[in-house]
Amino acid sequence: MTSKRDARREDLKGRLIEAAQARIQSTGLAGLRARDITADAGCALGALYIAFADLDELILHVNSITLARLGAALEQEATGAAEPGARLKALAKAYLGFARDNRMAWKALFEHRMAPGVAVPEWHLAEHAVLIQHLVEPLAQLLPTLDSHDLLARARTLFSAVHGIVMISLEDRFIGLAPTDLESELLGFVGALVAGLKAERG
Amino acid sequence: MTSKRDARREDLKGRLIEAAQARIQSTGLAGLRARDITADAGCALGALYIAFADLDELILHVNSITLARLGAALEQEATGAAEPGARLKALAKAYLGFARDNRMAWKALFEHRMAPGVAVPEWHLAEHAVLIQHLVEPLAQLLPTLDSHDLLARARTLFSAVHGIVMISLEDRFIGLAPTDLESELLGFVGALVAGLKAERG
DNA sequence: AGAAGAAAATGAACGGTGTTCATAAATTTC
DNA sequence: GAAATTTATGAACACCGTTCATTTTCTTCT
Repeated sequence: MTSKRDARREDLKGRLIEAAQARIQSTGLAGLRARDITADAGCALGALYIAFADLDELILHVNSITLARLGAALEQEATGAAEPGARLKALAKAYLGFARDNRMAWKALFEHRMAPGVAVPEWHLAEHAVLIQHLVEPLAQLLPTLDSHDLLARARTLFSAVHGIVMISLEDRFIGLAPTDLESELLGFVGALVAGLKAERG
Repeated sequence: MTSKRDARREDLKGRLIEAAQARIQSTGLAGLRARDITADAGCALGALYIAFADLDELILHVNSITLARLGAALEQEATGAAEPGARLKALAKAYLGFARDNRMAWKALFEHRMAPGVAVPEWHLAEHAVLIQHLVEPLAQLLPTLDSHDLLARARTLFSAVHGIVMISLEDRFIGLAPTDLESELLGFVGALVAGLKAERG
């Protein structure tokens, strides 16, 4: 059997992912260095390229784990309140909380770019799409006349809007504007949008 | 006088900015190379570092020009319709149009990061802030009871939301979800939010 | 106008990056 | 246990932004 070799390989992969995760958390995606990762994981520089095709593939695995954690955080909120507006607010609040508590890992999800001409793998796109799925059910309750195509479109739009609010608030770019309370601003936004959707629906 | 030297220096600066702008437009910010820029501008590699402190400063100047063009595009829409909801829709549409027509330059505005520990210069932050100012006036008409602090907060939130919708739609990350019509989706979003703000106001 | 000084232009060189590759070690197979 | 296959190693490679000694160009002063 080849179990010992497999075990060693999987073990190294895990150590590399963990080291990359820690480096991203402390210095951000832009500060990630192959030599730092391999030093932390306790292997030679070249070993990284036996375990993974390149740094991008390793980052994809880190992001995959981050998405799973984020998905779990949202899942917890999705099953709470029954009223769709309250559920959407809870999801937005959870998204903001995760971004705050895992800033660097969360930023890496959206900062990372593949090499030019290389597409993001299908399995990783699917992991991103799950985030949007969480919004479909409450939206369906709110807008019962919509078909699944339109629901998905609204869910993506709502996710993008919430994401944009969280992202720009957590950047340094628009500082000096208004040091407002992000959470109440975000929840007020979701509340107004839900009110608008209700009003238009009727 | 020293005018000839000044003229040459300003001329070189202009050529470098133009070359960087063209390279960003064709290959994106990530594909920007000091050697390509100086070759296009017709000067030696080291000349770039006499005209500018580093690549970041050059990119800031390119982004400054992009922000001016974007600001002009928004200005044109801001003076159109009198009804605040229609004006906000027109601004969102203009923002989407600019992002579509100037994808790489627009993306560079938000992808660019300074070196770790280096802050974005104040004058450039101010240029970004102007974008949000365009939303304040229509929002003030819509929500006459709010003070300027709250208005600025709402304007930033609305800008971030619209920005997020445009950004995620123009990325490759969430493809395969729903090939929806972005413009109608965006305008529907603004319409619903405006309706919600009106409903809550009364 | 011409010499002296200052500023700018040059491109080779430097330090750092991701990735590769010949070589050595370890593991599996027979 | 020997042969074959996979994995580990770290020096070397190509490329990057940036610097620097040197040369060229411009300005200033007599």
